[in-house]
Amino acid sequence: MNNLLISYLQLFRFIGVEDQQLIITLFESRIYKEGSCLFHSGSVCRERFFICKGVLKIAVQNEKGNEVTHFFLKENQFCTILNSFNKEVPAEESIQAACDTEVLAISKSKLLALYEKLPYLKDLIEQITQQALLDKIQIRNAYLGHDSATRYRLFMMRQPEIALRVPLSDVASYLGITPQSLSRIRKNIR
Amino acid sequence: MNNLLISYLQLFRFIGVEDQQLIITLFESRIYKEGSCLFHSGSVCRERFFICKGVLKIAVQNEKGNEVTHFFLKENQFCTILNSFNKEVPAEESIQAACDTEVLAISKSKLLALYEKLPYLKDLIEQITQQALLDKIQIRNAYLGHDSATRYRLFMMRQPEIALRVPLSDVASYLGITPQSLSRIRKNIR
DNA sequence: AATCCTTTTTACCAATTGTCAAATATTTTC
DNA sequence: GAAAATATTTGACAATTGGTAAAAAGGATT
Repeated sequence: MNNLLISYLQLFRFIGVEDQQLIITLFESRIYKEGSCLFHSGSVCRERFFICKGVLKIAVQNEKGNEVTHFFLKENQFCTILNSFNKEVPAEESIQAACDTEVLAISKSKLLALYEKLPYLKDLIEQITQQALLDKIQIRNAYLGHDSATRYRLFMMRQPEIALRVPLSDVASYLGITPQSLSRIRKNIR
Repeated sequence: MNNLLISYLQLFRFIGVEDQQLIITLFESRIYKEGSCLFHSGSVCRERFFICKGVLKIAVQNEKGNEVTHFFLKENQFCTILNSFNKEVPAEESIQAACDTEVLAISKSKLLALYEKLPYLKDLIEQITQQALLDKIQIRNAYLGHDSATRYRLFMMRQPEIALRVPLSDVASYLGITPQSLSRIRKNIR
């Protein structure tokens, strides 16, 4: 399972066997059941996750107590609450498993130690992070100015692997509609 | 006017007088009228702008020919189509003046030359850029799961300097509603 | 297999928003 | 400053969506 992270990093840059071993020892393998929490909002997020299998969602509770899904992340993506992780301020968002999920977790302190030993990793992960932020913005922008049915179609087209694996209620909240409305939309598309 | 950029950078880091001069000579001062285009979608965006006065909007034309505003940027913010600028791929978005605006512009080649001479600027601007991306995501997330009237109130609370300076139609498109609806919402709030 | 629990679907009605059209304000141009 | 062009407001109606409640369908547990 650790190989997945190494393979992913190798897509960008050669990594020697010794460096691979070092990386592998610092990440901790974990399994989360659908619906369980990797991180609760309110405290500082001091971990970073690499998703080996499954889907994570970043979400908040709004004032009515409803959950709003900000984003989904899947295999071969890193996940953290970046603003909290960087500045060590309390996070407003939580991280939950949107389906059964396997991750590799690393603490901030271990990651910084890793950056000390392998400086190229810092640049690499920062580059990956910046691209992930750009992708996030681009994906969200794609929904702007479209009605709910179109947003759902765009989601199905662009992220079918996610759409088919997570509960309808999560998809609805991600697209900014009620589960009932999404159910109707799916019915009409059939 | 160049002082605004220097003053802004000095907020993060001391910059010597010689370095200041170098920076100033590489940026070009420009003025844009409300509605005019700093950059058209379709080509590669090879410039970066620093806003000294006014508001820029990043927008696309959708299939119906309507303009959708993705984002507003104001004084003391950098603006470019980052994905296009970085990877040199055609941009899907345009950059327009949402009100009369003064910017400092620098080409990618000049910016890279500047990074060569002042390596600390590269780190600084990348740090500023990452934070800007995080802010963009955070601002957009704040609107998720709220109805149009609430989105407008949030916009007025969080970005009044922008709300009061740009056309209502731009605000409407930014908030994902029609100008007519926004006009009614404003009427009801009074 | 039967029960319980959760998720999804369906139905109904109310509220919101979009569309079209016209009136009013505001800005630009000559 | 008057006319023209553009932006905003308003109204009427249609379409979409939300809220509530109930039924149906799936999954999990015993």
